[in-house]
Amino acid sequence: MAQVFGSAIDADGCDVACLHPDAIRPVIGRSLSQEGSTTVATLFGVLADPSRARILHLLAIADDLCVCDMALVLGMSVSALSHQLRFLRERGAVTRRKVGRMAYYRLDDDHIRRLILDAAAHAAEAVA
Amino acid sequence: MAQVFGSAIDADGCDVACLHPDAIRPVIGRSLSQEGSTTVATLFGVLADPSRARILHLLAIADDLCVCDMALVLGMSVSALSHQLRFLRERGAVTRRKVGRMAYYRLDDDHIRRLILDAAAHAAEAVA
DNA sequence: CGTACACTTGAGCAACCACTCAAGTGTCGA
DNA sequence: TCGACACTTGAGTGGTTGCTCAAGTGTACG
Repeated sequence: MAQVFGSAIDADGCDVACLHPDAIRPVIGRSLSQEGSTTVATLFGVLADPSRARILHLLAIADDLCVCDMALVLGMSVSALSHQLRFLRERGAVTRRKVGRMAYYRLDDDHIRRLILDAAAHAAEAVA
Repeated sequence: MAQVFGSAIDADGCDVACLHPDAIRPVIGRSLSQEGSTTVATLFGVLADPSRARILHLLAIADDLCVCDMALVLGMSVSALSHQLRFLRERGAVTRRKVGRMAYYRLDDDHIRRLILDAAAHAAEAVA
């Protein structure tokens, strides 16, 4: 198993000069590793852009749309949309189904579906 | 209430030429607005950086730490940490308590606490 | 065939981001 | 009061990102 938790400091003790040894002893070795934090940041990075948030939300409430219709509903250019869909596809958030010259995209990650729907509901409440 | 849901297209119908009127009719007016998407993106943007993910995760498992100890545990420079903590404080993710010349930071957003702990557990599982 | 169409892709660009470095602020102890 | 210390901040910088524009790919249809 890869090292997801654990810091540069050895878990056995804190021999480096620090201000509050008692405060940090319990968390030494339990903090997110560089690797784990990159995984986490990549996941949230998918949702950390207004255009992508709108795309993913749209796919969460309509489960199969072609690029052209998405561009129409979202009011963005087909090119910009295609770039973002490529980004999302590379990260496994959406899948593509090609039919003739059309491409249908589908949200293919339940974790992301839950996150975006939850956040959208939260946002709708916040501004109420 | 501000407009969080709703697109540029009128909810009453789709009089613009589109490929699959039946596919998009159900979602017209239900898609995330520009405003809502910015709110959502800002929330996830807080977590969409490896350093911030590590900071927030650390504060999630140890609820009160000074900058110096955080820098030590995370292995990052005090300056870089301070910049990120400012960023997090401006967005309401963390709060600061000053005692003498020290500053203690605390994670102050249950939504974010849940997201980071959940994602970290998820990441730890994924690489197992 | 050849044109139209749905989509993709590469180049280029302005904006943003996370860091380092150096300087600054306020507090504590001698 | 002086220096050390904990932290903050501003400037500057290399890297990333999200877009536009133009060109390219592959399919459909006459």
